[in-house]
Amino acid sequence: MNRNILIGGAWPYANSDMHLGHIAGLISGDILARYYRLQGDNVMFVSGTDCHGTPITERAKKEKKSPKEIAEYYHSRDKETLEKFDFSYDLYTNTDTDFHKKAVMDMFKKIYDNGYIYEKIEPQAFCEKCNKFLSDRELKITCPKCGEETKAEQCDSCGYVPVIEDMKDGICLECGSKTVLRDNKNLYLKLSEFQKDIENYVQENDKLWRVNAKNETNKYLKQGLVDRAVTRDLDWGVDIPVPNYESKKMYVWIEAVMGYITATMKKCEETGQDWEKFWKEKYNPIIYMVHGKDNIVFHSIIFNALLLAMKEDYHLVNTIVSSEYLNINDEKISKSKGNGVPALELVDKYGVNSLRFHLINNGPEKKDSNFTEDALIATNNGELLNKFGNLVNRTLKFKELEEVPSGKLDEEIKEKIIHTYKEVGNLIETLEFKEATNKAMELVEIANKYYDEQKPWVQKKEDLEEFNNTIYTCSVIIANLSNIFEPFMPSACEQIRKYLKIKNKSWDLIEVTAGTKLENIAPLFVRM
RNA sequence: CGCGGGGUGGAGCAGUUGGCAGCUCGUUGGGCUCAUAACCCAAAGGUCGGAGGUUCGAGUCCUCCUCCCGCAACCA
Repeated sequence: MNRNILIGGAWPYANSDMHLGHIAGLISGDILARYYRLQGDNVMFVSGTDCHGTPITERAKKEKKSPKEIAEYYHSRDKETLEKFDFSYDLYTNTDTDFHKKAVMDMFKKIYDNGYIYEKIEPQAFCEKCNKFLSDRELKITCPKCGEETKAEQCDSCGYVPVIEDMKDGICLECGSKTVLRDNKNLYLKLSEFQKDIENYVQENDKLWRVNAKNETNKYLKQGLVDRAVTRDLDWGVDIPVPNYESKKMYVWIEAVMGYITATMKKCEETGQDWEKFWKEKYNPIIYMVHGKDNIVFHSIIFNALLLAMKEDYHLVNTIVSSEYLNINDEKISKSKGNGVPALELVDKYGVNSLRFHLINNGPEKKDSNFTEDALIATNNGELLNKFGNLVNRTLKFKELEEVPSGKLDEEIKEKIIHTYKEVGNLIETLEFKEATNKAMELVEIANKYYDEQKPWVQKKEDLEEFNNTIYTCSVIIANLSNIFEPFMPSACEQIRKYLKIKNKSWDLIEVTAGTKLENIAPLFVRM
């Protein structure tokens, strides 16, 4: 097929290393990208590092570095991590590039010119000693409801969300001095204008969305969309292309989600493609957004509102692929507990194929899931090595076998292979990745069973033709496994292609050339 | 009445629109020897947390009860 498919993986935030939870959620995007490429579709799979925002400036201050240094360090770490996990991004960029900043400013300007961004002056907490306006997370207040001290975002003890009057007698978290209320101006995005449009959009598109995406989005729609401030009093970020806003920067979430578009533009500029193919209604693209559950409203509501606000025939996001959370040893991933081990270290230790397969097969697809080393080892040794790796090994390294024999492909097996393509494909398209890996593994089991029933070790002595048919049929199964598992374990599949000297991958039945020399066959998986 | 997620054979999980309760591992018995002691076959094992309701029929829908987990910050 020849569809234009845009897949956006959430942008990792540049203030810490990526951990397994990030990978477990984002890997859905890579499965889709690889699958649609095998289908022959025109895929654009983009992401990048989100470099701006307060957490990064805070971290920079603590480490006595510039925000840019922090952002660059984590960008290179994240990039390396994603590469080691075999993520096949067409472009992995970051939000601190001139290209991104300029393109985003243009888009912001368009929305402003279209009248969807307006100025609002209202009192905000100001620290006279630091000489700056404080965001809710930089301010400490006494909760008017329960009397406890808390950050101004939300009361730690009673959950009350403070309003502006409650900020009157706040304390600056940075210097500890009392704050005052002072008038501040900010630009707001008229989200409320898009209530109806977004409601209609959700109704038309949410068939395949995970339950969490539907619920979370509907919760906000039910409350009624509220206009959002899109400027911040920071000196690290993207400039505001509106006069008298020189001292402020763009709210990071607005600018970061636009990154999906700017990254597409950038990649297409490099390759001479038309970026609008992936984003404009008239080209009828299919757009996927892949991220964790805390990111849902930014993609289902805010991003779509921005697309609408540009009034330039943008196609809205078709499918929100939102994962739940991954726990490690029954505990939430957290730095203080020390289980947020960088994914980079784990992939070096366990290998990319087993980790990928295990995360897909046991990941937080529909509800929080739990990662343990024991379970990973069980997957590696039981599923992958004993069944899959052993099938390859027992076939291609059959005693004294030197080349793929000339034989006939078993008709029943042929049907089963074709059937597996169809079923696994359907499951991937309906975002049932866990089930898709199970279905794919069924073909491995069918192969092992066929092998045992044929008894090639007996056939070799009694009926050489039958023996050849058996080994040939198994070789064909293995060749097709290298296509079917490509979205899940691309490296292992590449290795199979090397063994059988297969040049092209596709989502179709392939055969093997008889006479192909079988050399340097090594086990696909190592026992843990 | 704070919000949310869960309780399914020994363990870990699937069960999408209600229609004989499945998968992986483990256990028991058998087969095979090509292969990384891997593979194949068979068996045992569940009143699906509890009670009530809707229905010809409920793990699956409704009500109530009970137990477990998360909800300051780092953090998807």
